[in-house]
Amino acid sequence: MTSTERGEAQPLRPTKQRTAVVEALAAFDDFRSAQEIHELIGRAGSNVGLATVYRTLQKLSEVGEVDMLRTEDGEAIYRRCSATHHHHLVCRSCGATVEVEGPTVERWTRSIASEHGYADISHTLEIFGTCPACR
Amino acid sequence: MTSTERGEAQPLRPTKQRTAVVEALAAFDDFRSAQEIHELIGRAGSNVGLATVYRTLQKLSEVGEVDMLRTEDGEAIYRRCSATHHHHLVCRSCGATVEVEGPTVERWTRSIASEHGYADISHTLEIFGTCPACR
DNA sequence: GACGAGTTGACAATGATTCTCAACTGACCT
DNA sequence: AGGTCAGTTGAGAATCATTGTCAACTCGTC
Ligand SMILES: [Zn+2]
Ligand SMILES: [Zn+2]
Ligand SMILES: [Zn+2]
Ligand SMILES: [Zn+2]
Repeated sequence: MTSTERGEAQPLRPTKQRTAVVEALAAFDDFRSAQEIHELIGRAGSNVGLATVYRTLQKLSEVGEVDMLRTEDGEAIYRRCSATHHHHLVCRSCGATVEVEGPTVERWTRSIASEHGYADISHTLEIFGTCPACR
Repeated sequence: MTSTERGEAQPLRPTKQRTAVVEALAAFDDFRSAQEIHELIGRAGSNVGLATVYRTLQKLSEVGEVDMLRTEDGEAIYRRCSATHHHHLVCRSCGATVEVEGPTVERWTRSIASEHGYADISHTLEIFGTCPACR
């Protein structure tokens, strides 16, 4: 019997391609698509398969290392983020992103939910606008 | 020069297929995909092209007649909704949806945004949970 | 009843994401 | 150093929602 009995998240094996993805993620500050990230990695010298980039990004977001959200037209975009629960204020034109948090909304969603008898709550909240630099 | 100079929303011409879509929308209370709706229309006797269903749904959501949101895997789903600004409390297992609203979040997002100098604000907020019936 | 912009539908095309599967790797043991 | 094996990778095929194409059709208007 191995030591990894429990179905919990196993530690991802560190490979050069995973490292490449993580490094790529460290290089920008806004949300990018898997394809753009794949592109960046290529430009940076490494060569990682597109499928691998998708797989890695997916795993990283499961683990909470990155946040994933969807563009207006449904494309998934990713960003390396802090581990604590938070939301995003995203510039519609340049993509500049600010992590925001506050007990207000958390409290509000929780009370609204229980008020209607819903349990096991989760929520998504993103704010879009035009940043100062893009006025 | 015509009377429809401004790029604003022209009134949609009432056709039998648009009617069919609207009727289909009236028949359920949760969010459904364009394909499911197309399916429903077919089952109900009418016969409307899938592309038309997509186009109609898109227009209706532009006009605010229906709300559109995205499933976890990026698929667009639609629901006939009230015209006023609101958010959704959706049951993760049966899809039962409640429209919710409140000045709290509206105010919060607005203040957070201006606090960071962002203008021209919009936001998305959805709450997921398990409804009383699905406990 | 004719006219023209708006609308439709069958089908092709696009494009992001996932699947397949044989070859490769990292961690561990002898 | 060599062996073992589950985890990982990559090239390309496969999926699948959504959009584009374009000739035929339709509604409201004159
Ligand atoms: Zn984040
Ligand atoms: Zn900006
Ligand atoms: Zn709604
Ligand atoms: Zn339910």
